[in-house]
Amino acid sequence: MSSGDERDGGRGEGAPPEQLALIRESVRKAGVPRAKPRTWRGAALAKELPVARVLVDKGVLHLDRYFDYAVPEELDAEAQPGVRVRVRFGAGRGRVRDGRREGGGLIDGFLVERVAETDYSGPLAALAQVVSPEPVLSEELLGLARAVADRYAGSLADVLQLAVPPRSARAEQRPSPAPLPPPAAPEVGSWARYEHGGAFLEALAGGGVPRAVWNALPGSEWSEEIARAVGAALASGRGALVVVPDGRAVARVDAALTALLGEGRHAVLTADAGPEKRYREWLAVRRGAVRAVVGTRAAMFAPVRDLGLVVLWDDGDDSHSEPHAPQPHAREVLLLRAAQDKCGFLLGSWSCTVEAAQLVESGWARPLVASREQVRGAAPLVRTVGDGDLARDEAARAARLPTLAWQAVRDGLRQGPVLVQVPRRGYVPRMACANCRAPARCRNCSGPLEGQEAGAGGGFEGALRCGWCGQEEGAWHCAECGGFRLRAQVVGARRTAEELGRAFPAVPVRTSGREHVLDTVPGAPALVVSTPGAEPVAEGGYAAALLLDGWAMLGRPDLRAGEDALRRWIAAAALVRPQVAGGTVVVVAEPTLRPVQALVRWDPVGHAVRELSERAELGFPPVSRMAAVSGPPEGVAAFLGAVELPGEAEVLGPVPLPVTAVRGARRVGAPPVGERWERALIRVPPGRGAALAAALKAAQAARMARGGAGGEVAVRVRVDPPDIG
DNA sequence: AGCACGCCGACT
DNA sequence: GTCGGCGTGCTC
Repeated sequence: MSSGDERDGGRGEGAPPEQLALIRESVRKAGVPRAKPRTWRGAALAKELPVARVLVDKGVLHLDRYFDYAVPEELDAEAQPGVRVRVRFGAGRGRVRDGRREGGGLIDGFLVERVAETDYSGPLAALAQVVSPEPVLSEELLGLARAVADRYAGSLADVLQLAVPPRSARAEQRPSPAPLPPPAAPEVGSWARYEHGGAFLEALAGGGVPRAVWNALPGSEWSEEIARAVGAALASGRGALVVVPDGRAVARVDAALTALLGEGRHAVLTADAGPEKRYREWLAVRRGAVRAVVGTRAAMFAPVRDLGLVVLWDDGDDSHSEPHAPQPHAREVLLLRAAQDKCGFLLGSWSCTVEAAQLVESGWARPLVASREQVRGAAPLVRTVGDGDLARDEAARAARLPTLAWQAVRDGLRQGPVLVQVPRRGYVPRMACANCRAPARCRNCSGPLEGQEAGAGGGFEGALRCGWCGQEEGAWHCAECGGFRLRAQVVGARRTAEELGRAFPAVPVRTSGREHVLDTVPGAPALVVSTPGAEPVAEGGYAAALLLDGWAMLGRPDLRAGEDALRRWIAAAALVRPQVAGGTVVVVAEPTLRPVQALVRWDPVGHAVRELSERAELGFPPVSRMAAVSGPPEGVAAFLGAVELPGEAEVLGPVPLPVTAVRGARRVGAPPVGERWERALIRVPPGRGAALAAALKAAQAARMARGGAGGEVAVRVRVDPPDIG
């Protein structure tokens, strides 16, 4: 028998395939019972539920559905839902040899379901192998992965690659420890500092599902507070999951959990643990041996049993954004999880993102905040130095450091360590007149002129280029004072830090940055120079902090520039002693700017609420939902022509993407160097995000299926693009 | 993606 | 007759 005959007899008689598909469809609709599986001759099948629905592990969108395979009798026992399998999957009809079908290669997949019948009209291939009997893909995890794939217009297989760690046979063989009985509900502890803090814990311990956006008071108790929330969820007999931005934060929560609950109640899931250890911990969670998890973003999918609480710390940190397709954000994944598992939700930060504010504004989550008196008692004094002050400040011109900042550092060093926050290297330096500090602007479009990375000596190298229109500037001179010397603000800040070190020779200088991140520093006087996000915790808190990266942070043409600046400032300032204990923060930035004012008043929530209402007015995310389509101009145009968008959708652009030829600033999804790409944004009103994602996915699938053959030029689709100018 | 099927022109 | 180039469509 020829396989061609079996597949679809009659193809040769001239009916076009789409017509055949229609006939098949109508036959199925007419109620013809699903077929008993037909297989290639020779295979003895499982007696019960002989069909396995398999998700093949290929991220391609047009394969984003289940394929039916026959379950051979000898695999019957092991071929349970959730196990990893290998199947033959390949093109064409394959060949039949020895009664077995050969053809495509063996590929990995997950067995999703066992059913009695198939609705596939052809003969089924048999499962080639059950990789291991460990059911790694539970119904809950599958549901979550599906929801994430739908939310982000991505494929299920891509999401599962993020959600299920690679197998390690050795890890599987080891038995997981026996689960401990639920602990007693923890004391309220420092949650008492927050209005409704006690009630939140009580609700969790009592089996409730409270949802809160928590604005944490400055200081280092946040990890302990998270541990108490986890303890409360465990006390109710449920599990808990904590996702934090980086390994340092994991270590803190890990320590707090151990201190509160002892050993053995929680697992730590981080990428840098090594594959075997990571899988072992993951398995302990899946098997229910451990009921609580703390980890970095990959842990957002951790298969915690009977989830009672999900916690996310500092959702504004961009490491919560997964770089792999379909690039889901931990906050959104945990929101989907909370909805799906009907569990408690805690989103905590020293600052507040617009998205967090929206959760409160919409009524989905309650605010968990401290009173103004509590805030005043915990926050340091914040003072500003703006351009006007600098211009008036003779000493600042000479010493390149405002008098106020100088005094704060000097006074602080008498009491303890002083933190100096400088911009990260690799930021595109903003250029300003070295003489009068006026920003250097493009003569074509008034955009900001940017330089290449400055050399170690602090000098400025390479061509100037406009950050907006990309035009090069060869012969700049200052429109304000006629000066022709430029300085990069980044360089200015670094040099200032160096000069501070020389000015206080008796004091040790310690640095913390990308290469070398310090975890803590002692409480003795020291200058601690750090880039944003790498600030060590000081024992007893810093006496003072100097925030020198105002221009670099606020100058970026990004929707989030203000929120981001405030978040980084607050994260540094939260490590400083309270004002009542002499803690002082000096920020070198214009005091009239909104994020600067929010820092002075220590009101990140108010800032986020105002940003949110502005975004709503302008139709920006997260109020509207957006997706970006980028690629070569022909590809973007073809995609926009083919996609069937929901009626309310609005297409912005396409516009040329800036040719980001800046070294070190490479981003996922950026065009290859030298290629001219365009990007269109698609916007839909609130509530239409799912429809938009579905439309994008369908269009992308159709194009991928045609592949290179149809001459389709590939485009990238990204839901929630992070960098909307 | 990969790969087999099949239609059509060229060669034994 | 039959070999193989490439255009098309499918993968249980």
